[in-house]
Amino acid sequence: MRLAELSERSGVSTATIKYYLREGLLQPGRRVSATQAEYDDTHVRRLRLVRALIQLGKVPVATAREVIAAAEDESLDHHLRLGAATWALPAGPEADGDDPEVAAAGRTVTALLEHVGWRHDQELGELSPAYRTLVAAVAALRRLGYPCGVAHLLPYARLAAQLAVTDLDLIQEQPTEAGQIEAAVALTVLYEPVLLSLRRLAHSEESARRFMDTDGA
Amino acid sequence: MRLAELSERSGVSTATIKYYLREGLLQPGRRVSATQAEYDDTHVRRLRLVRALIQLGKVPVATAREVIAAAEDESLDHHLRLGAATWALPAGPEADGDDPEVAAAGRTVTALLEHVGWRHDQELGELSPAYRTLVAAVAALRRLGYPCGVAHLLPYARLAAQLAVTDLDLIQEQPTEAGQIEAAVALTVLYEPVLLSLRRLAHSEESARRFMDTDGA
DNA sequence: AAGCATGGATAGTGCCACTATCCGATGACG
DNA sequence: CGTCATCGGATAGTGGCACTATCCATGCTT
Repeated sequence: MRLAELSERSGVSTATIKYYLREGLLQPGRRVSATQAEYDDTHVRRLRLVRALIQLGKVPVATAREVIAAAEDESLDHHLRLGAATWALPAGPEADGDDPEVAAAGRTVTALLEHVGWRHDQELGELSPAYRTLVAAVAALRRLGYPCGVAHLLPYARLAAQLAVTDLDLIQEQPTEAGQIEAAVALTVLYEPVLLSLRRLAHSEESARRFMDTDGA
Repeated sequence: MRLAELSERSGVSTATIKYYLREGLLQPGRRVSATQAEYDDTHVRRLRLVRALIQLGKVPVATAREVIAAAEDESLDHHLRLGAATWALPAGPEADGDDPEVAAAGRTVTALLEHVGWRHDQELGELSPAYRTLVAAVAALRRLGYPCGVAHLLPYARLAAQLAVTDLDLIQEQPTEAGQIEAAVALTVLYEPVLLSLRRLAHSEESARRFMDTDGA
């Protein structure tokens, strides 16, 4: 198909498709002549993935490019490629190591990870965006005076571990390796709004249960 | 204290503080003369909250203003004010109701909420940003061909319900009503990066467990 | 042969979160 | 009392980002 049809099928404007091609988010079409290219279903699918990452997942374009590049990099091993999405976290604003509150938060997180038996408190884990974001969040909570020790984080960590099991099961249902990589990216990012929305709905439900008349009317 | 000291204590530049004052994110100081104002600890605290919401929570400035206004609105009842933060979700891009995929996702979500016994499938719940974001996310997952039925969402919903209980417990620990409102906002928003980070770390851990040599070395 | 769609390049738009500059008034100090 | 730094308010500007609009030569279609 041509660009116009690709646009129609994916619901993305031709201008935006050209932009994504420029930015390397969408693989180029098969050149059919000097000035024309042919696109297929893989392009439609990629476009849908990219749109989902950017719009729903709020992943910046530059980050999405990196994630996709890592996912396609055949030289990396399976585990690393599955982790590609993990390294593209919104990446909170680099909490400076000088701040004593941040240092304390770091110790808390390390203790937490040790407690649940994860290996990320080692040299590699310290650098992961997820780790640093976690530390920054804990430090912010503490600065506001909310308790946020290992005991408070533990239920969250346990639930996260449960989710990881079901998520990985879902990923491993994919037959091909490429499919697993894409699934890892898509499921990691797209289940985040699901999880956050459900948490907020649950908050509302629980709040209603505690503060309103017990009947729903 | 004066603006300069407020800036120093909070770590926010005077220019940004003025901006927040203009935008109504920070309450004005006590006017001490025609051209000078006095700030106190409540301003420092508010600034920390605002920075946390905006930087860590990625809440847009305009939304943060609405949240804070709702939290301070004495005319609302406790439950609604606790829900203030909930209504300020990133608010994904308005999935159009015409799309059959979205309609199907809506049915799935309604079935899910009914299944777990929440009341949000009623007239009010349909409008909530969390609900609409959830529907959009489910629709996107489906469009990419990933299964996302009630069965898949149920574990997420159950975990969300557990989190809500511990979160509300934490909120109710606050002695004053104003404290509870602020805690609801802060904990709702600031535990989101915690939760997402932990989920990503758990993914990495689980992936390592499945795809790498069993020893951590 | 006519005419329009295609794809590539380039510059522009709108939004957002600040940030830099200017200003008159004021307070602090010798 | 004069001088001068500081304060708070207003306004305009900046940089980044995700597009988007325009132009143009090519070449496919009829």
